[in-house]
Amino acid sequence: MKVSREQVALNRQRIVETAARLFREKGYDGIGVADLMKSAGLTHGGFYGHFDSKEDLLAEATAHALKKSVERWEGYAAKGGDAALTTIGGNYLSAEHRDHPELGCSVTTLGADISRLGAKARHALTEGACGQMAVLEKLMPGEDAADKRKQALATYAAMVGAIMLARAVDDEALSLEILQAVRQSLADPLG
Amino acid sequence: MKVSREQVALNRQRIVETAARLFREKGYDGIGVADLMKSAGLTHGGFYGHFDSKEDLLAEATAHALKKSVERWEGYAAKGGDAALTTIGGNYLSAEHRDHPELGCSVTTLGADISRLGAKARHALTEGACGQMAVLEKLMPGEDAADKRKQALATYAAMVGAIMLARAVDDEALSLEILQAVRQSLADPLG
DNA sequence: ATTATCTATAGATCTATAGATAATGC
DNA sequence: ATTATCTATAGATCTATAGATAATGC
Repeated sequence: MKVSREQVALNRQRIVETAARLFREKGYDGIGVADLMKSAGLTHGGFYGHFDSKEDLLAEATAHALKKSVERWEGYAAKGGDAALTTIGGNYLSAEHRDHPELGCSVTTLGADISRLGAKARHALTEGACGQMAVLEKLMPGEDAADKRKQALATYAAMVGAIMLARAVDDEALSLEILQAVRQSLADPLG
Repeated sequence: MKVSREQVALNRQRIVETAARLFREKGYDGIGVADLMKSAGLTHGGFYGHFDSKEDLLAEATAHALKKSVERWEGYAAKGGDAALTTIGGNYLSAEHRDHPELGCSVTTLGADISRLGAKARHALTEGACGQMAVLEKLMPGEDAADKRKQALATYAAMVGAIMLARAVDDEALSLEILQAVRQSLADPLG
């Protein structure tokens, strides 16, 4: 049952990607190691050859998902200025993002779980959030660096909160209204 | 082992209050019915005389916690205008609130869990969030009602996101910076 | 007599580990 | 020979229920 080194690396990567999807979809406690491994096409017992614990996998999966997200944001940021900010905000604050937590920002889906978990997962989230905030910071209008920084943090918080709220409320109209309100505050920071 | 009707009502209330605290502290999956009942001074089996399921208790606990929060906000709102907004924002966006999730806003602690759960819990959260947003709406500066509404939703999203982020990141300076950035954007909406 | 709570347990999970198996890679 | 994955299981949970117990309230 041994497989090639290449296959081992592929299997490990597949576990991380499967976990990144399933943890975001179901929450950290919503998916077990056995089901997760099954989704990755492997058996339960094989897991502990790759990772020390379920929590370690969460940290890697979170790092992986957020790294991809930051790369995407950096791609949009290449446009520069208002267009980039509108693109990032439009994608993030969309019904599409709201309806696909399994592919979306890990901070919104796993932030509360991770704040109760260990150092590794919290560090992965912190690195990812810092990456996203750094992209926003460069795109903020204005001259003063401290102002841009503050605006970036406040904007990021609003984006994260909006997606979480939009997913939690049971009123579709309100959900869309929240997304739109933050999208608009982003395009038009002067209220 | 039967108790008086009065005591039954007290026991039920005690379960709800204990649950409101423990669910916020540990997350929905982080505390079991048996431990929860133990915390409330009762035994496991007695639970199902009071509630149909753990999820029903979550809905009641969330409704209870958010109702209290809305009442507190309405108290601050009696001051009116900027002072009220500053008080609400100052309390919400504090290290104290960040460090005491068990007493804090249920949306930040349970929003992600509840978005994956049933109709009752989502409705309780929605009612609570609407109550908080309604308070903010009245306090927003400006004349245009639609603008005030949008500002209230965007502000609320930023507050919720800020607390979740402030709890999740592993960097105390960054955590405080996020809280301060949103507090400032609240006091000074023109950036 | 009714019933709120108790003890005890069913049945289904969960994470993690032990030891067997079989294919890679020296 | 080494080792990645497999099957099987330990031991600890979890939600929910069944039936016993004992105090209330008719």
